[in-house]
Amino acid sequence: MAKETKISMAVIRRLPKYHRYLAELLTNDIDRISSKELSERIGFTASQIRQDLNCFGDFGQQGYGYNVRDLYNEIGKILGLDKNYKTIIVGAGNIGQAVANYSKFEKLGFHLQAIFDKNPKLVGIRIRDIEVKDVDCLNSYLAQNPTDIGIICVPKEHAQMVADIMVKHGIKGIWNFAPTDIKVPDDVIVENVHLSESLMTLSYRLNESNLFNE
Amino acid sequence: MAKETKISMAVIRRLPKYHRYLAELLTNDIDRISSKELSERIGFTASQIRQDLNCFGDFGQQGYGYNVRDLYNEIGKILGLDKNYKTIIVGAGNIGQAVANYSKFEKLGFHLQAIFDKNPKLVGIRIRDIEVKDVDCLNSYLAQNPTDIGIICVPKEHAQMVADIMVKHGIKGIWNFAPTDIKVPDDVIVENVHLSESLMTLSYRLNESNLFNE
DNA sequence: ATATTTTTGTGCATATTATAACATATTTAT
DNA sequence: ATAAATATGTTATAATATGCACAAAAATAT
Repeated sequence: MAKETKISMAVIRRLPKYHRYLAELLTNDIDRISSKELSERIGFTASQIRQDLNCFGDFGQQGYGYNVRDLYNEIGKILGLDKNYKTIIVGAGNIGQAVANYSKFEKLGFHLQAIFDKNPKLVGIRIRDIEVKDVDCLNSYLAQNPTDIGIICVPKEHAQMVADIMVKHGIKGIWNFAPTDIKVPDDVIVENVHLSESLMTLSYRLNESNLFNE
Repeated sequence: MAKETKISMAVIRRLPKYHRYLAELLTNDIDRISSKELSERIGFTASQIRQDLNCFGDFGQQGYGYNVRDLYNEIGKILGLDKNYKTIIVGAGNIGQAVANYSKFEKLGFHLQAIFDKNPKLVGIRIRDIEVKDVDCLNSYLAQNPTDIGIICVPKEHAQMVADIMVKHGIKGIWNFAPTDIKVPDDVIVENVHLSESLMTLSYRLNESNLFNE
């Protein structure tokens, strides 16, 4: 039976990976899988897989394993992929445009409604049939158009200001690409994508072996 | 004194954040900081900060704290930011272009040498003064131009093939934006940026509160 | 000069996370 | 039908990671 305890972030961050591997199994017409076999593909221990899944329900069957389609659907539901989110992007520079054009986006239920920028050269251009609006219109836009998700792709200097406007208008989830930590109330979720941190980690690991042994 | 034990990934992933906050202190002309004060800014406990830093050396002084510039430089060195890496990007689509134009890139020592794509519409265009080459030239390019880092920005179907070519030519670090796990030998470091996983995590957390309590 | 305050580095306790072990249920083979 | 094999859910154990507490050192105040 599903546990009622708080799920740890470690577990949550593994869920998308389960979802991805299950999708792959589906495309290969594999309709059942054991934790052991999934373990060999995904690289987690079978025990961890079973324990992770058991946080949410008894999806498997002893002696059989897991039904791939059912489990895929269940995890999709757990991840909220059956929901739809009205989404905006603020910042139409390189990253903003890449995110806007990111096709997987809509499949996950994130529906891009508007894009904002303050650069006059970008205001007016169309990205995926959406005309970039001046960021001065952000406040009035949000006042008139209830929005679920805000994506921040502006330079770090403006990130907090943009976040404040989003929060003011009831946005409950922020996907933050600005290389800074933004402050929001407890009921607002911020998911950061800090590219430079990722790159620094790569840099560290490249040098790791020779750090002490020379 | 610095410990010789293996540093955990948890610690490593916090280092860039220390680096970022110290940079901010520097721009504000703050030249010393205690673990307690840094703790209040960065949101980790003071104890954790001291313990993290002590993995690498005794950078602080009792009764004084840490010298901001020294610590910033030390962490930079630990992260390998004083090194230079010859870098290529394979895949000049939205993400590839965004990464290529990502300015912080060069500052961290990653020098973009070449960009490849297989789309004839992209081959030949210039991104940051670098002409996009046909991906068919990747093999011969790498044979002639020793390269440290490969950035994979191709669709998932081609990611493993690109990675194999990179590995064959001695690339030791891969920054992977393709939404798949690539297999490489043990001595090659892969750092993944899985945007859809990040987005799914955001989606989960948005729904988390109502999962069980309704 | 001395006392007080600050603050580190580190040992220890606690909490969290991951793995192993196993009883139980189901499937498959004979 | 019965036995053997498979594979879950769950409990027990091990491994990691975090936080607390304090002696020792340096800075600051008196």
